[in-house]
Amino acid sequence: MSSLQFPLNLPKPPNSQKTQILKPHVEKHHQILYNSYFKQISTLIKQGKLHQSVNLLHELESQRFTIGADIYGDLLQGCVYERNLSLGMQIHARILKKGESLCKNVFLETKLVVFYAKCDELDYALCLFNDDEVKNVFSWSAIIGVYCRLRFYDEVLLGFNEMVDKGFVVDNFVVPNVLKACGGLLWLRFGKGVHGYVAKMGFGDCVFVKSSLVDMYGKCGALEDAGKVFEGMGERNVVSWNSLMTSYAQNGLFEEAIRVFWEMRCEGVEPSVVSLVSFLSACANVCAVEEGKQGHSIAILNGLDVGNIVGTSLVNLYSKTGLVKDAEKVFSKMKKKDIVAWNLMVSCYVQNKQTEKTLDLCRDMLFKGLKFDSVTMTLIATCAGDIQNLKLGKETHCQCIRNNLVGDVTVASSIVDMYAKCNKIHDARRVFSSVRSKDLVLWNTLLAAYAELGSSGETLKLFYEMQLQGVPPNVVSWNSVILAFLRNGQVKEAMDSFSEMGSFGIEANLITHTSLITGLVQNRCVDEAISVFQEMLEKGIKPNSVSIVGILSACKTRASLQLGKAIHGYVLRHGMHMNVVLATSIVDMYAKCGYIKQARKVFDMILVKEISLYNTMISGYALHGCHSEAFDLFKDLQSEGIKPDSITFTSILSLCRHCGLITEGLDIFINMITKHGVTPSMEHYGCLVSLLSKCGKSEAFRLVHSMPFKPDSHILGSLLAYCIENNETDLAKYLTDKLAKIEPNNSGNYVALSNAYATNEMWDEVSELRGFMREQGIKKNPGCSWVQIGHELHAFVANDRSKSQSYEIYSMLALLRTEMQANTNL
DNA sequence: ATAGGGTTAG
Repeated sequence: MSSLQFPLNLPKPPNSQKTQILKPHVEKHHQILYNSYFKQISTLIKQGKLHQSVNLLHELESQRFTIGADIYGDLLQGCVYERNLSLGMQIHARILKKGESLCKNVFLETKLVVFYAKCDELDYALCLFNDDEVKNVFSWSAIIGVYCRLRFYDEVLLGFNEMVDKGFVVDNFVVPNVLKACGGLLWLRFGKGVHGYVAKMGFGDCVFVKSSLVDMYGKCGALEDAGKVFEGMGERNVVSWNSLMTSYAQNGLFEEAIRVFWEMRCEGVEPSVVSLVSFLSACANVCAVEEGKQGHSIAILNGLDVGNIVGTSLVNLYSKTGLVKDAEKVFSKMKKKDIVAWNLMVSCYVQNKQTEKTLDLCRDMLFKGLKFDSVTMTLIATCAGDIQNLKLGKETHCQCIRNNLVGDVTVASSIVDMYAKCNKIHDARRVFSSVRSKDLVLWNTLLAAYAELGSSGETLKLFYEMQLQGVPPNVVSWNSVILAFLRNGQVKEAMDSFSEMGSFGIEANLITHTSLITGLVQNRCVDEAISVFQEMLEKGIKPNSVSIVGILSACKTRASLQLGKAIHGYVLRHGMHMNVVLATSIVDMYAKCGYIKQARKVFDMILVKEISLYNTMISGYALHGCHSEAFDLFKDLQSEGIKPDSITFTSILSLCRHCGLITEGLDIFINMITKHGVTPSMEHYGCLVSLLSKCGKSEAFRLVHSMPFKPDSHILGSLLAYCIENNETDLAKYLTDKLAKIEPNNSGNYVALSNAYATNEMWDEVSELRGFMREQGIKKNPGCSWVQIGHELHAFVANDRSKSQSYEIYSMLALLRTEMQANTNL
């Protein structure tokens, strides 16, 4: 509900000549008394004692004095100092009551314009100002000031033009407002014009004007000009430094901003709240923890750390750098917390995926009587998406509808994203369509949602649609297109888009390269992934842990120890933060590339180990058939108090399979269910089936019948191996047909059959099958099947070292290697 | 004259 707008009906003064007289006509013996009252009122107002001066006014009035414009003027000035609107309006009313002589007084009218303008009462101010005779330097300045505060920047510039046209001098108090308007509108040319005016009028030495110029150039992105003005300043104050710092920060040059703060300290300029806030924000944006912490200390030294805004900035800093505990500490110490502070703390929990605390804090907000604003709603929607809590998401959506917040594109984006993350793409689309003014991020949100699903057609359609709607795609949009292709197996199209984006003036960034690398590896295009990685390094883009993990997975697919070592070296040389994911993939790389000892070395160096790291190391041992080491590790992790999970058992069981440890395998399987409460998965059954088959136990079939899953190709493959081993030819044929029916296009079938042959040393059949695969053009995933056959052969050799001496195996491995290379260099 | 929070891509 919007409130009714009443028209402004200020009483019209009588139509007569304007006056300039300040003092009323008073008889001589009263003159002295009046003057002494005037003096007292004047002094009191300058001391900020407005109410006492009003009392004097009452005294004067009770003595039937006529009050002149001089006293009313001073009182109004007092109201300006205090921004006391109601008192000023009462004085205005009194002036109107006094009739013609005062209400047509230009001095008072000007004062009233200034008064209303300073109180941000634009309409009242304009009522008086619209009279041409009231327009002077003072009233113009006040009007431009209020336009500026209310962000009517067009009006500010129009006013500036009119002032100059009419020959009024725009002084160094008004120029900063004009420059702020130029900055707000990003009108660089106009701003340069004002710069010229400044030079002509000789305001060049005014710190206010020059600081405003720095700010204006910074807001318009003209950093060189900003720097030049700053360099040319004879006198600088904190604001000048702050303006330069924010210029850099607002244009994304956070390191530069940090440097400016440092120079400012070197010059001995004491930072203000604004300096600290800007500096801390820059630190937060580049995760400069050390610098930020120093900023915190400086804030404490200057006693600025408990203020709402500095506190908020500190919470932001610790939130962005993942130091949740520090953020909490600052937050709890803050005396006054506004909605921004609360939202930031919530945001901290959202960013660091602490769901419980997120929702608790939101409840706390309501308990403290705060109302959620659009930012809070955005955060809750994001949280709901993260944990795929559709119920919470829907409630948030409803709450936004009730509070009329869905028109906010940022809120809308988060809701679209929430529905997408909850696998409700149609709801996401519906919300998207309902937003009238879609911005780039909103488009990108839906693009990303379709890309995630691999719906490349829908993504492309949207990609063209946004351009038709006049929203040019940016890197993020292109990245989604590339991702959509990769998720859909359209490697060529992805690569084409990658090379095409440059001609649209869009530069591929870290994310582009990373998603390409990861996607190419997933599509088995390992060599392409490696060259994209090299291209990225040549372009000077610093890989992060995600891209390193991607390229490491290329190394292990290609079993390229050499490249893997190089990447490990890169990580160490560049002092990259060893997070668990990165460490795990290095361990995995060494294990998969056959360097199990090095894998263990890296493993031992990680101080805080998680279950995933143990799993990786155990599966590495499994791959190499090192059962005693694997079992030891399995014991170690339990004595560390870490609970083995489903994947741990998959690794251990696959180890048993490799090593043919039937008793141990069965024991572990039973323990897993009874002692550890892990529900057996298809993989677990698969390992056991394979183990039993391998050892020639027909119980494998019984196990397959009793398991609560339909057997997949791997399990059928294991049974097939058993059949081939035990000359159960009919059953083998049956299984092969079944395999072909389940997944006719899956090269894994052939791999399984090939494995079966390999297990039985049926090398002729292996090569025959290889020929068949080549004929059938199973080239969609070049290299994949060969790599797997190769691995299985490796395992075969590893199981029985005497066979590794056989010339037959050796030559086959060599052949496979050349074929692998031939296939993947396509 | 200068300053703090939310949404999208791996």
